[in-house]
Formats: sequence, structure tokens, C-alpha cells
Amino acid sequence: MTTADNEAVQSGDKDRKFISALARGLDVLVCFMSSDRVLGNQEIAKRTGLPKSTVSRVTYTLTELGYLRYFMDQNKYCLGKTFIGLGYSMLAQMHIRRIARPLMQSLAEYTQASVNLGIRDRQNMVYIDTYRNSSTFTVQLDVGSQIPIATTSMGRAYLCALPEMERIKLMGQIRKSDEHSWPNIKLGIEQAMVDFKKKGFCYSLGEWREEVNAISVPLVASDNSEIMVFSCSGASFQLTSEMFEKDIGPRLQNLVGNVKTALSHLKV
Amino acid sequence: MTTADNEAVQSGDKDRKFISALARGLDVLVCFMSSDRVLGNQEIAKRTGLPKSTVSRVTYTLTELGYLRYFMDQNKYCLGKTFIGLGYSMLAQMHIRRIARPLMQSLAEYTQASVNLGIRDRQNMVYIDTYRNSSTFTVQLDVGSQIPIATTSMGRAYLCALPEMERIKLMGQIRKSDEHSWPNIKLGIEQAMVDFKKKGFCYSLGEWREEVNAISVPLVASDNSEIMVFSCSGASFQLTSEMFEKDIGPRLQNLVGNVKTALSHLKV
DNA sequence: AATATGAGTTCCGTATAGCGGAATTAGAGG
DNA sequence: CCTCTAATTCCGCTATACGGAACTCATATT
Repeated sequence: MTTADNEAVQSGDKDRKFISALARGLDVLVCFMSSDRVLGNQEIAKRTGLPKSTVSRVTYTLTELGYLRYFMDQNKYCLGKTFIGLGYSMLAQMHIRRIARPLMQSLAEYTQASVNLGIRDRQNMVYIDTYRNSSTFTVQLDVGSQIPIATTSMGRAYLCALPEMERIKLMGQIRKSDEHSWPNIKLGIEQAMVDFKKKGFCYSLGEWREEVNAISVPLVASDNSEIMVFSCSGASFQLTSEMFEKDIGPRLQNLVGNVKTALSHLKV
Repeated sequence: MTTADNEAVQSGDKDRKFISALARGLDVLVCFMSSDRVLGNQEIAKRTGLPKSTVSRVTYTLTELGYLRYFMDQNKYCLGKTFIGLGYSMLAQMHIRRIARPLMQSLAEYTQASVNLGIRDRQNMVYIDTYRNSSTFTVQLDVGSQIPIATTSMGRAYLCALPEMERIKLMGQIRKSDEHSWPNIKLGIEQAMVDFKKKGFCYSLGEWREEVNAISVPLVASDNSEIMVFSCSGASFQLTSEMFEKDIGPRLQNLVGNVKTALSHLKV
């Protein structure tokens, strides 16, 4: 996650092509993505592992350029507006959203739960769309929300769809990030892979958040270039594993099938 | 806009605090924000004014870190998924959207046109929300869309609400970016300022896009920290200047007033 | 007041990271 | 096979970014 992880740097002699000052600066920017929106230099230094003076210079530069915004009363920073434009200009080009929208909505309506579409970025799954009936309880995750890979159904479905080599690599990274709880995490993933092989979908039953159950089905683009995941999630008292198994799972698979064929027609 | 513009750099001796490698890298990233989504090194070099070899190293670094994505068939790059998360995590914290939403929707319903909320980033206005009745014609601008400041009603309303010093500075920048059409652009802005002073709103009647008319009202946050702009836009044959003047303008002003009081109650 | 604490900024000598012009490679076309 | 165009790599140079230490500037604490 940090610059130090970069393979080229690890492997002995330095990579003449790699601009580490840029990497450090971006490391700082990424800090602001996680739940906290307002950070001071100290906090940033702790998260990135960069020395105080470096962080100070980076935040100075980013503020000067308008990528960070400075609150002088509490001298802390938050992200500048630029990233709104960047983020949305990306989503606009994702045709899949338009195609999937009506299907997701009607499934949300039917299940009275959330139906979500996510992709992977780094160590997280990111919602790029989510629909729910207005009466839905539980956590309200919005588009752009990030959830972990290892303990959520969405992340697990992603892992199941990933080519073996990459899956092993990613699981290694997950392991490193929390060596302690790895045994449990590993069990959860293995169970997911069994489920997926047998049924075509996988779960997270209270393993991410105590009170949340979810089921997911991955969608691998026809050219294998991208993996997206559809999930259905809700309060555990509302969505039982039997409902998933017999009703929602097949419907979700059906949804994915329909989206996939619609996509392939589009791309011709 | 480019690094060279940075004031500190201009003023003789260099700013020891400023990290230019970072600035250059971000200059490259920002290239991808404008309409084109896929760029090669050559194109990037042209836009940023950076030498080929530098661009090559920057794109290499950004790709390595996952901020850019590489298409090897056409060796070009596009933005990575990271920015989806960044963008959305920003919008989530904008309370104004929740407050304004119902009012914007009902005005969109009433006018059968688009009702939009925008803020400024750099040389553009950026939509952070937009509502329209499904039957609306004309350009479909989505959240995250960028429009120019000088020729749109939204940009002009922003200029009108800006403190004089800053307005002069910004207008200077606009002038520099297109010296040739400046005389006309200036006229448009001056007209807008007259309108705004007299009526409280201003227009763009076919001046941005031939077939689009729009009207805007700015909202200055009670602590003067931020300017937002509400606009109503649609096909010119559908929204006439009389309708703006007598009906839509006052309604839009009314909307802004309501949002402002709701905001101030919230912040206590 | 005096002292401590904690965060942020600035200084400054140094090593080196990043620079960019030139050479090289890779591809696409004719 | 040659010509163009674009991207990459090389490599010597020096400006650049680094980071430990010193310095501010608040805000508590006694």
C-alpha cells in the first residue's frame, strides 16, 4: 500500500523510471479516502510512515495546487473539489451501470434489501452503484463506499472469479495486513470458494458486520479484462441463508446472466 | 494551470517547500479529466508541455501505482479506479445536496427542464447534482460534468457572487486562455453582472451552446467560505427569456433562499 | 508565571533522484 | 526495405527533494 511495497524498489537496485516523490505525494492523497475526511500533518505522517517534514512539504504543495483544502482554524486538510470531477468522469463511462440499473432496482424492490454493484480498487471493493427500497434498515452504504475484500461477500466473490495466480498474490497481501486474524479469514474465503464452485454464489453471514448478511455473484467481462460483482445485502434478521440459497441466489445469478448478454450485444 | 503558473516559482528564487515532481505528476493526471479519456504519452506531453522522457517516467510511475490503467494494444492510458472512490467520498459530505434535492426535483418537474447545482473547480464549473424530468431534451449533463465559467449562466452567476478582487483575478485568467474571443466574452459577463445586480439572477442564452438557454442564481454560504450555484437549463425553444424573467427566475431565487435558511438551521 | 506538551514549520548540508537531450527500439505504412 | 512516428532507455549533471534537528506557536498543567 505504501511506496515501500513497490516491487521494483524492493529488488535491490533502484528503478530509474520510478518517481518516488510523486508516489509519496499520492500516498498522502489516498489517506483522505478512508473514512476520515479531515486530517492534520501528524495524522498523515502516522498513516503513511513519512517523516514530519516531508509530509509538511507535500501538504504544502498539494494545497498550493488546489488538490487539498486547508482549514486554518484547526490546521488540517481535506480533499479539494478536483476529485469530484475526476471521480464522476470515470463513472460516466461505465456502460454497465445503465444496463444493470433497472434489473438491480427491481431486485431491490423484490427483496426489500440493498442490491449493489462493486469493483475492486487496491485492497477494497468499491460500490459503483447501489439500490435499495426506501424502507431498508441497516447500514446505508453509498456509491463510492469502500468495503474490505476478505470478509464481505462481494470481496469473496471477487476472489473466486480471480485467476489463481492473482488470487494467491492478493490473499498474500491480505494475510500480511492482518497476520493475527488470518486463520479465520482464510477459513471464510475457503468456504466461499467451495460455495461458489458448487452453487455459483457466495456469502458473508455476519462476518463483516455482525448484523449484516450478504450474497454475491461475480461478473467476468467477456474479454476477461475486468471483474465486477453484484451483491444483495441486508439485516440478518431479514435475509436468512435459506432465502439466499433458494430464492435470492438464483435471482442474482439470473441478473448477472442478463447483464452479461446485454453487455456483449452492446460491444459488438 | 500548469506548474509554471505557480506564483512562488515565478518570484525569483525557488520555493524550497514546493515539490515540483509531485506537481508535474498531478498535471499529468488532470489531463485525463477533460473530455478525452484515453491518452498516449505524446498527447500528454503536448498538453502539459513536459518533455517526452519526463512524461514517460510519470506515466510509468502512475501505472505502477495503479492510478493509471494501461491499454497495451494502443499503448495509451486512462484513469484508474481509485478516483471513483476519491470523488464519491467527497460528495457524501456535501449536506447541501440532501437539503436541495427535493426542491430541485420539484422545480425540474414544474419547468420540465434541468435543474442543476454546481461549484467551481479551477477554470470550470462542476455539476454536483442535477435533476430533470425524464422527458427532457437537449444535452444530458451528468453529475461531475464540467462546463466553462465565462459563457455559461452558472459560471457567470459564480463570477457575480465572487468578491471583486478574486473576480478580477479569475477574469484575467480567462482572458489569457483565449485572448481572441475575449471582447465578446467580456460583454457577456458584464451583461450578466448588470442583470444580477438588477434582478438577482443571470443568463446564458445560446452563448455556450447554440440551442441551450439557462438561468442561474448563486448561493453564498453564510460564512462566505463557499459559493454554490443553482441553474435551470433547457432547449432554447422550450425555455424563453420571458419565462426566465417572470416565472423561473423568481422561483429559482426562492429555491436558493429556502436552501440557505435550511442550511443555516442545520449548522447551528 | 513558569513549564511541559504536542503539532507544525523551517533550516540546511547532503546524496541522489529526477531531469532532459540524444540515441535506441518498436511498430505501422507504403 | 526504407520512412515516419511514438515510446522507451541511456547517461552525465545538477537542481531537488530529503530528513534530522532546531525552532515556533499554541494549549494545557502546576
